[in-house]
Amino acid sequence: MSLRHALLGLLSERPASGYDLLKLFETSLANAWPATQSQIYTELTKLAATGLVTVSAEGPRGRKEYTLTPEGLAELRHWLTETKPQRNSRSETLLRVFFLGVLTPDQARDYLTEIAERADKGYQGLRLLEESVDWTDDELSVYGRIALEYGLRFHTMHREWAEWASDQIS
Amino acid sequence: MSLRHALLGLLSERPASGYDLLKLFETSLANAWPATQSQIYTELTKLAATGLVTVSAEGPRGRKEYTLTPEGLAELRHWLTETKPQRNSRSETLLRVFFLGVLTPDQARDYLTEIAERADKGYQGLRLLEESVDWTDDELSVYGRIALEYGLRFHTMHREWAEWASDQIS
DNA sequence: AGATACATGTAACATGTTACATGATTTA
DNA sequence: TAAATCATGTAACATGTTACATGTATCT
Repeated sequence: MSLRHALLGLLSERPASGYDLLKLFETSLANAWPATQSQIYTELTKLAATGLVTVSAEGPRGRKEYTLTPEGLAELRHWLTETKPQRNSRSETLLRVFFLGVLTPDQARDYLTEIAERADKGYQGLRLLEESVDWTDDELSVYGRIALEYGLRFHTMHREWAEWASDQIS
Repeated sequence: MSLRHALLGLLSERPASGYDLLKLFETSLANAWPATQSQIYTELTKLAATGLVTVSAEGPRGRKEYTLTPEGLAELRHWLTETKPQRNSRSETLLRVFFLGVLTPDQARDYLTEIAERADKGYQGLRLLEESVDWTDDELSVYGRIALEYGLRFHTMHREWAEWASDQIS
């Protein structure tokens, strides 16, 4: 139930509407746990029904602002400390590598070269994001910065690996 | 539809039963695209119904051996060359990092230390796998070796990042 | 003879994606 | 006033997980 906890986590920072949370998913969480508009609104309704969040205000255009309850915060802490990430991460990019033998060496190299290029673009994108953020010294910045560093290292590793792999194909 | 193509890919190497494929998922594809027994049998039935594979032999205990058809191979090649991996990979491990601010610094450090330890175990596991495989010079070994190298680099990056991150928490 | 491995299939449920449906407010 | 953005909700479908259900062959 990661989506549920992603929402609780975002709401632990400040109250927000479904629409606000959707934007937060698109920006900060997109690379860790993408979610659709449909999923977010549905899950918020369930969270409110179970008392982990409450509708703390209503605004124009039917806007509903959700606030984390003490029970919601407890659940978030419980998830972080008492449970372990279990899902193996899936990578369609890596899956394809297993089967490159059915292509010609040129086609396989093209595939790997494109991975390297996409990794480089991803890296540059995160660099721009890094520059645009005001990295103050608060808690949020510390962990946001750590997550960003993960992305930078991930893309670097990807690029270097794809370049190396491309060279392996003779 | 990655599961479908993962099955076609494995069958491009040699004919296999659902049970054989299940074992192949557990060993070679586990880290790229995990699949359950239930999923595999269901998808094989669908693949046979659409003619991308055929039941080429039946053995003891109701064993059905599936073989890739020319149409299946064409579909596999089409997937590899004409479509792009789209799904963003999800990482519950990374997702949690965003919310470590709700824990005490000690708890956050523990979380990151455990990631480093798990990454190291994963690395060691792949090293053992590497040693146990007979790396001949055929195509399959080349791409299997490239996928394995991905895993080794991935775990190394994970460990180094988690160690670095742990040090960031003062 | 009993345990383990081989072997398949389905049902119920959880999660995730795409498309549809509607409307209010702000900005150019 | 037209376009863009804000704002929510649901239905249909695809994918993935867990549990149940059954039986055969091999190995110790």
